[in-house]
Amino acid sequence: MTVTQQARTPRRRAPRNTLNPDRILDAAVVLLDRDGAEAFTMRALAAQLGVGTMAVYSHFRSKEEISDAVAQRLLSEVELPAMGEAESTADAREQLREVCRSVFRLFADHPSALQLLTTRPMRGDEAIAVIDRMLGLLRAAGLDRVDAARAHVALMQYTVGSALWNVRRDRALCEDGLRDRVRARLADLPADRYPALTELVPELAIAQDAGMAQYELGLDGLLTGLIGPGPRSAR
Amino acid sequence: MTVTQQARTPRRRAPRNTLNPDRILDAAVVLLDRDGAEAFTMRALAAQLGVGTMAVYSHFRSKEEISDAVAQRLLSEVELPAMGEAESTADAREQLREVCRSVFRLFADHPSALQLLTTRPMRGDEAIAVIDRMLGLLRAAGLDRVDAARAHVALMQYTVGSALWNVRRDRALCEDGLRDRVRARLADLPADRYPALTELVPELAIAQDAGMAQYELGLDGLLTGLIGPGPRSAR
DNA sequence: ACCTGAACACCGTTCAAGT
DNA sequence: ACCTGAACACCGTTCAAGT
Repeated sequence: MTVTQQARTPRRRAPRNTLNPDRILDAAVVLLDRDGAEAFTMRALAAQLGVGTMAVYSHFRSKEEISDAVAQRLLSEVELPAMGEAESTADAREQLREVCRSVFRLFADHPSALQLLTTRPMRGDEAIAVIDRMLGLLRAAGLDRVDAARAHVALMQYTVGSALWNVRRDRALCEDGLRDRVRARLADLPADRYPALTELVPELAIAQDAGMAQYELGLDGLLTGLIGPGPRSAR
Repeated sequence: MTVTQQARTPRRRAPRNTLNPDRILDAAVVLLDRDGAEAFTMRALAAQLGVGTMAVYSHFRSKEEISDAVAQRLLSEVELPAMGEAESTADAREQLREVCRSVFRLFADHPSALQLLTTRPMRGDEAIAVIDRMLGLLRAAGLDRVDAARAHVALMQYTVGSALWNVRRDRALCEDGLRDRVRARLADLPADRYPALTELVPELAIAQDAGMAQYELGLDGLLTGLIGPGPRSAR
């Protein structure tokens, strides 16, 4: 777990105003996407920016405040589909799919964002726009107020869960030979004790690796259950 | 974030064999459930056990190894419903609901377990039994091999996401006055920009707080979408 | 105002030493 | 074999000091 010390070329004093909140957040996102959440350190962030560790504290009060700001910025990048009013349930359903896919994609593109967004509650105005859009579409799909609110929460829960599952799996695959060890263990399972599992090992592996395709399968299922079958429900 | 130092009453040397893996895991679960994942520290664990910090290392190679063992133990506590063969799709659906609810309940009872289980992949034999049971039920419900595997992944993703959502909300509620601040912000939203959201603020609050009931709503939706409507689909 | 290094209270873990 | 304290390389953050 311990990392070898960087060669500490003695840095000259940074000129004034090299730093500002935006530059800091840019660097934070780079660091998170490239090296992961556990490498997101005040010291690493400052090094990335070419300043002393404490310089960052002139612009943010704490690491937590930076994390919140990063989450906020990433949420603002969720693309809401350009739209006219949804004119039918089918329209609404399709646009709903699009918004959910955007949120899922955000997590796929910025895996470390997930940790920020799941650890801390979604504050911030950016999340608001996404939520409003989803609720409007659920209403347009014909749900009453109570059902729309419930459906929205269910969709977000499923989306977060799917994203988390994928991120976890991607990270696990980086570990040395874990994939092979898991495969070996699954191949060794006693078929009489675990008949269903042993029969479905290859299908499970495929489903685990299917990423967005797997997400959409569950999403379609959930939408069907919540707002009724879509126009092409014969799959 | 810094914690005031404990009064360090000088501890007398612990007799040999006071420690064993089981006692260590018991203490770890207590610590996690009571004080949360961020308070789960090798030093705190040792203190809880009344031994020096390094004593634990005679039984586990690292903190990571302890975390894995805790996750394993908690998964072994998931109650699988006693069952005969599922004799109809309706039977299978009902038993499936029961298994999913057990997994969800595990997370509700041991919120910090979620972090362990979502950070590291589910290794260990205990998870295997749960997975096998779910797959068997999905097959009994009439799904083919590919669809059963996909449905299982979707159900687990939704379950993990819902549990995470609830844990996050519970933790957020502990923060000082956060609830009121969020409520105030939602009340202040411009109704012309966010028409759907402003209209549904109370319904959303209810759905967020509904816990297991909200989980079941999405679960029913998902099951309906994945394996078809249940016997009492007229809700 | 903004950037700096030293210092403090934490953390997981290595190591040599006690029993 | 099992438990111990000192020590090391980290971490976030406080503080007084530079410019």
